[in-house]
Amino acid sequence: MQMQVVNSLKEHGLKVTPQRVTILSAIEKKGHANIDEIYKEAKTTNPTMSLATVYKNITSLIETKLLKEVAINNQKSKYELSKEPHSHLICKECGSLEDIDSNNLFTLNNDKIDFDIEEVELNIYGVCNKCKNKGTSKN
Amino acid sequence: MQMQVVNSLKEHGLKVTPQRVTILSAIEKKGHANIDEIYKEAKTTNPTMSLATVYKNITSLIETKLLKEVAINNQKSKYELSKEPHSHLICKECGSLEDIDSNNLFTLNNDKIDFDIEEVELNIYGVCNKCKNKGTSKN
DNA sequence: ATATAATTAATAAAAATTATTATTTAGGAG
DNA sequence: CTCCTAAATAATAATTTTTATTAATTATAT
Repeated sequence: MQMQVVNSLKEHGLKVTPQRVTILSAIEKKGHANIDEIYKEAKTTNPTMSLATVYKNITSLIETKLLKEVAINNQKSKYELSKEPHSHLICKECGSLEDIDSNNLFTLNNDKIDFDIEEVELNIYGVCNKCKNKGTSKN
Repeated sequence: MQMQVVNSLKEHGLKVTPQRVTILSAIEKKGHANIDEIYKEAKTTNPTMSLATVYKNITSLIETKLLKEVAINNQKSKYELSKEPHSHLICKECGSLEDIDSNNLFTLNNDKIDFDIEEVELNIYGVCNKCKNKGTSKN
């Protein structure tokens, strides 16, 4: 069993169930995934897994900050394991989402904002290099 | 009739129907709104408006770039009129969304990214000052 | 090992979105 | 201005997505 994942659940005060381990492992494996992708992936490990269980657990895993939602224009939300702050490259063609280090990417000047900042999210939409190179002579 | 909105529809090659004018005016009035808010607001002007019409039009208004979707964690997407690039302050307490000028807010160094950037979206999540001051002695 | 509260699978219910269709309408042609 | 046609609309059905319910199971503390 994924010791990482098991410990993470314990640390966050959640019971360690096979379903949760499976869900987290599925997300870890895929990097980012929406509900359907998580459900599909999880079923390969645990075929009796219920979709409702995925929904309920995503909710509690987010509440306990173990997971983070990434809401995306024109797509269903994806979910990722909580990790160091980072930004996202989102391809409008294939829908893929890629992490990108926020360091050296942007700097924020939040001095003058009258707002308690908890999280800063930078999402870059465009065309990934895979899609960009589709239809090229080299393909 | 909202001349602004009418012209905007024409410029984007869309037929000028009362429903579209109503929808755009509703969004303009509210600044940002999700489907239900748009539907509700639009019905005050046009009580026979169908929810399906709102959905269809939001889709075509986005396709023609007249509207922009703002996908938000833990909420339904909101929609805004296309305007100068800007960022968003999103309150986790009350769900409110506020525009904030991107100038002087952040600078992007996108030199090294192998990705065709079409849009950069900066969303700041936290607690708005209205919610922050709730329960204070001054209230 | 046992008790208990939490979790799960299965399913129903509710909510959100999209598709269908008959009717109406916007906008161009004459 | 009237007519024509493709597009848009209202109403509704169908589908999809999400949440709630419940009886059975299970993780964990004792």
